[in-house]
Amino acid sequence: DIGTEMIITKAGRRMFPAMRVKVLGLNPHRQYYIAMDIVPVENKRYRYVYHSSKWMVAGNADSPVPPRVYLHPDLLASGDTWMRQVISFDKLKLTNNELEDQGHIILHSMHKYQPRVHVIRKDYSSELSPTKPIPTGEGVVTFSFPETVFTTVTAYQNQQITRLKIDRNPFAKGFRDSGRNRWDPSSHNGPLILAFERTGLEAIMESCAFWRAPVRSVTFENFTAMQKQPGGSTGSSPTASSTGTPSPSGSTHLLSPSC
Amino acid sequence: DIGTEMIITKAGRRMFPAMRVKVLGLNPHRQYYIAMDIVPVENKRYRYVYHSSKWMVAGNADSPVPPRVYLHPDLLASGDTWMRQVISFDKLKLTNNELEDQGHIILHSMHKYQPRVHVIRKDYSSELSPTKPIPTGEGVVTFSFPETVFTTVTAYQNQQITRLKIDRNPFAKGFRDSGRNRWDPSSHNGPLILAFERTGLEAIMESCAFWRAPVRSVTFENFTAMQKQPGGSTGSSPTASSTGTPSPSGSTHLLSPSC
DNA sequence: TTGTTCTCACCTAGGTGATAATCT
DNA sequence: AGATTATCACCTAGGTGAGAACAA
Repeated sequence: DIGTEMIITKAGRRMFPAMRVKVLGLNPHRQYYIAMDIVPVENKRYRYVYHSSKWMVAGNADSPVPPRVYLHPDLLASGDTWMRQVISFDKLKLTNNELEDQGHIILHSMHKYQPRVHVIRKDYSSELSPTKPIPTGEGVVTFSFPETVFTTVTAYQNQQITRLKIDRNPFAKGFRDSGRNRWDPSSHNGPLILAFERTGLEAIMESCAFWRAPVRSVTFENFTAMQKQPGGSTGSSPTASSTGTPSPSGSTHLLSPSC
Repeated sequence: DIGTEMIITKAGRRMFPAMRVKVLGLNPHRQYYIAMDIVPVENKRYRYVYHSSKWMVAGNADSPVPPRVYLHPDLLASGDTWMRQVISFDKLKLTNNELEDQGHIILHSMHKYQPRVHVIRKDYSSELSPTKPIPTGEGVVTFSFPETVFTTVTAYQNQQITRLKIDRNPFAKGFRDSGRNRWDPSSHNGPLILAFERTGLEAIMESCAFWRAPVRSVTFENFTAMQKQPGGSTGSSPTASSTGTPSPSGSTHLLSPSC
């Protein structure tokens, strides 16, 4: 599976499901920012072929838009504060309007994107701003979960995606078939797990332990695969990159191929 | 007039009208917090005498509750950022529940209170917390506008207050007499003016100039007096206190008796 | 009697996909 | 033909005072 679809509009549209993460390994007494950005994957434009239910390449990507960073609204908080909570990015909005000025993330429609979460220790946040790139350095760690890749659309292409969104998003309740298609919110997936400051295999192992047992991994892949194996929790291989270890722009250094 | 009434509930109730301020005289490049607290005025408990439409003393104040501080949700921002905007405290909630743990401000019913706004330069914010008192020092200035004193109630006592709240608060539109009692929101009052870091008569003069001409002063006094002189803008005498100049607790040093 | 709490209808504010109109 | 936009009914979420019920 190659991920779900996200609607983008002129005014800005939330992602559903939203990215939700839990962070491990922070220093409880230090201050951190947590930010999210969304980078292109594969330099292509796509179209959806209805009769084969597949996305096909339809040329090269449009010229890139000014990249934006979404700072988590809790802004600066202690490691202790961050680690106690599930950190949700549900207020983040996507737009296709390149002149948007409310800080929404600007994307091209019919392209594939990868959300990334950045944990930024305060002393490295010289000039954190929604329009500036994420700083690089020892105090910054970037996480990418490959299963959270999605395709941008202005109208859903795959009807299974539409049905899943309607069944799970509370704001779309008005479109549910009454009676059936009921979605039990108690079976919601848990947050993704990020491990900061123990950026070796050890940290990833701990992440895996966490998300295998009490916390199920929420991923967009699960989201789309859910109907095939309801209640099932598929594996997830987070990709972490300390920008202290240089890696090609847009890609990330793989620490652990699988758990 | 002795101010308006504010409802307090167990779950927490917003103030209406909310405190709205504009700050002058900050260093554009330094970082500041802006906070609000609410202190008792006169150490009495009151009851409302309906036939004379007056508040009468009904004994001494109840034992004080743990004081709380409301940090403006924008938290830390540059002087430049703060000065560009009208700073609204409309999310602040009042409660009479002493066990409340959502950070609402705890008050006694049937008492009189004075809201205060604090501008706190970052280097003096050693441990800013909703449950700790405002720090004191050179980098902290406190503003009190006497006309924003109010009385706490669990149900409105004065029917004129009730009518004004219904006419002006958008959330109470359902109780308006259709047709009449219409309130033109374009005639809303402007924010109160605070002047930081030029804490002499000069600063207050500038404040006055500001609020006399383009910006009308929003005060609770105006709010209650509005029906008598609709569109009128009465004077306002802000009281500023730099905690570097010690003054009796609960009261503030008067810089300018009138403009 | 007086003050408080609870529930309610009625709002504001804003997040959904469907649909029709429009654009390219 | 395919993609985008604007508008809409239908939701969630939560802020109002009224009024009944309750408490001291």
